[in-house]
Amino acid sequence: MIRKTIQQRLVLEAAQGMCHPSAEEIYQVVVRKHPNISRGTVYRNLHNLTASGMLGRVLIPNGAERFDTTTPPHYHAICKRCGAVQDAALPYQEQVQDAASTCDGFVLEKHDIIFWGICKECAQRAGQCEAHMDHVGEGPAD
Amino acid sequence: MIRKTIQQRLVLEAAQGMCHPSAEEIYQVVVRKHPNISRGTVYRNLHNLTASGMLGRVLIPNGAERFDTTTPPHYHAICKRCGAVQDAALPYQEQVQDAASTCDGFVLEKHDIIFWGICKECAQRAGQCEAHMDHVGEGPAD
DNA sequence: ATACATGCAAACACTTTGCAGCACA
DNA sequence: TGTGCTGCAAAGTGTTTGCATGTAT
Repeated sequence: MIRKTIQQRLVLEAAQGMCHPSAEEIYQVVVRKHPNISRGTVYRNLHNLTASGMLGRVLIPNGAERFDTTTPPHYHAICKRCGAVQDAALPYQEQVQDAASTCDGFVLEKHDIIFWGICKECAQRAGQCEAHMDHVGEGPAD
Repeated sequence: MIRKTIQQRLVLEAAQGMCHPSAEEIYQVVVRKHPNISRGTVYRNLHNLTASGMLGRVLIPNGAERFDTTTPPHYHAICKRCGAVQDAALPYQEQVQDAASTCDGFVLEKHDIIFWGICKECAQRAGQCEAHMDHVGEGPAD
């Protein structure tokens, strides 16, 4: 049975108080209130909390996993330059799942859509000085 | 300028001769023909080949990057149990991109859809003995 | 000739795990 | 009281990088 601990509560509160945080970002917040906590404990609690449905998660291709409050299924946009994650405006597309429910023996249960683009901040920075842009979080080839 | 080398040719041929291989799988094939090649060289060549458009890639959330022959945009299905990757039957959805072309300042350039499910082999294995299934490639929580 | 590629090993980022002791139910 | 959780450190996986040397152009 899943047992309540101070560490678990702090991890949950931290995750819910942030916007798509990574495990490391959650650790940084929690460690301020509970300096002895270890990264291992943060990872274990994040695993337990997502497995029991108390937290959602966003799987980032080629990047650290991020967490999310539990919400109806929705999509995410990722900035190719800085890695920022944001909820996408597009509502959940039932027909996408229906249209591909099976596929050559594969039984498909759910889907994610990931939009790749440039976030507002990076677009502004690019506008100021096109020459100095460097690709921090390297997205897929265009 | 990108320079032709034996290693590059072997990496490209290996990648094209396999189905969504990972860098490690490509290395294992190439090293048989060219025993001194290093993983670093395989990674560098895969990077160059995708950057120059000679190879495609599939970004796997929570898993190793995989490679693909260059093809028109399409989607992928991933087995939650064994990590197998397969092209999805659903054709590219122009309207998904159109519907979400911008989103709160984000400029969206492309999208991926990832379907999660159980592949044919794992489904059969599960049918034979439900009790012994273990989750090899842990997909997202259901 | 020289810029780019290689092989090697070390470093890197992210995550999991073995273990001994601790604490919640 | 006993199972589950913690802190710690080590290990694991996938990938990148610094450097001296080698090679395609």
